[in-house]
Amino acid sequence: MKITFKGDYALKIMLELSLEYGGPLVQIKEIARRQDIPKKFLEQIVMILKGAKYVKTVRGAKGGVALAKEPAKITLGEVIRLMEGPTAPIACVSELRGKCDFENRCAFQEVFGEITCLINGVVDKVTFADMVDRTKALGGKRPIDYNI
Amino acid sequence: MKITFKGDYALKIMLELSLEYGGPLVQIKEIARRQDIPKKFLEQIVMILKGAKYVKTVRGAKGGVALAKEPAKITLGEVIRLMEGPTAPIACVSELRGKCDFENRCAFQEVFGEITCLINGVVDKVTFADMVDRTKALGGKRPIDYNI
DNA sequence: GCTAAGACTACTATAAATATAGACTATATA
DNA sequence: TATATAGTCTATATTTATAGTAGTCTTAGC
Repeated sequence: MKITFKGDYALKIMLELSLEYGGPLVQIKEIARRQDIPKKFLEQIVMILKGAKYVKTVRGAKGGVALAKEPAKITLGEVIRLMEGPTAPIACVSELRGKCDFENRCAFQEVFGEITCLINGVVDKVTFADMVDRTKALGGKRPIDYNI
Repeated sequence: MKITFKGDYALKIMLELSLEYGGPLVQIKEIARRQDIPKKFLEQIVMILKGAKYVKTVRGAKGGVALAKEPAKITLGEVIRLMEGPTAPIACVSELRGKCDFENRCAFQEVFGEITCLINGVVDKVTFADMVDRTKALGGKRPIDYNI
């Protein structure tokens, strides 16, 4: 039930870029420095985010990375699934999205199906715009401060 | 956010034993056969469950395994945490049990804290007695039928 | 043409998950 | 009391996923 560094880093990148949305490009090495992420590893994660159209990049001198769409149009769930796979604790209830009925399923599927729906209810609702608001509401302290 | 085979197998063992609670001992090899679990791996998991006082064992001929307490007194959460560690997706909100306030925490801690509380709300409430009821309600079909 | 920055591919190290092996100990019962 | 049975314990092996590195290539600005 854990988020790995890959997902962890991706979420941090996305929040950093959301906080800077509308501003100039941000360089990968700058994010790496701020969030203490190995630069080369970070590059790979940015590639994945780019492949999924969440960020756009500009090469060459003065290049960098920026969000490819509004923070309000990107949910945590999208990024988590991109990096970590399905949110369900067990594979057989992974397809549950929105409609949460568990007819003809075993007891474990019922329980883990319910958990999956609860998890999705949060991650599919919270956008990076929400994350920006929450971060700003903290008034500068602990902007991105968690560990997996 | 996945349950591993270790937790998966442990849950299956516990439900098997809950279904047989009050009856005779069940042999490890019998559970292994029924649930298609490598016998030697299963033994190790039974040892962990025994160490945590969830099952008791009898050695020698006619030996076997049984629950050490009522199914109603064992929750899914206890077994999951024993085998998989904390239910929280990120470590820094793992201590959240019951009291779910997120003051002075970063945006990610708020969201993952909320998810942790939702997960715990389910796994700490559902007991193996509930699982037995649900399983019996299925009327024999798909008694334990899920995959991770 | 030089430098800065991302793009791409490959590789490696480590850790965790998933077993497997074999000798040992306790128990029932013939 | 010999034997077969079934859990105990410790060690080892295998596989897979995670996390990180290296190096070369391409693009853009000056």
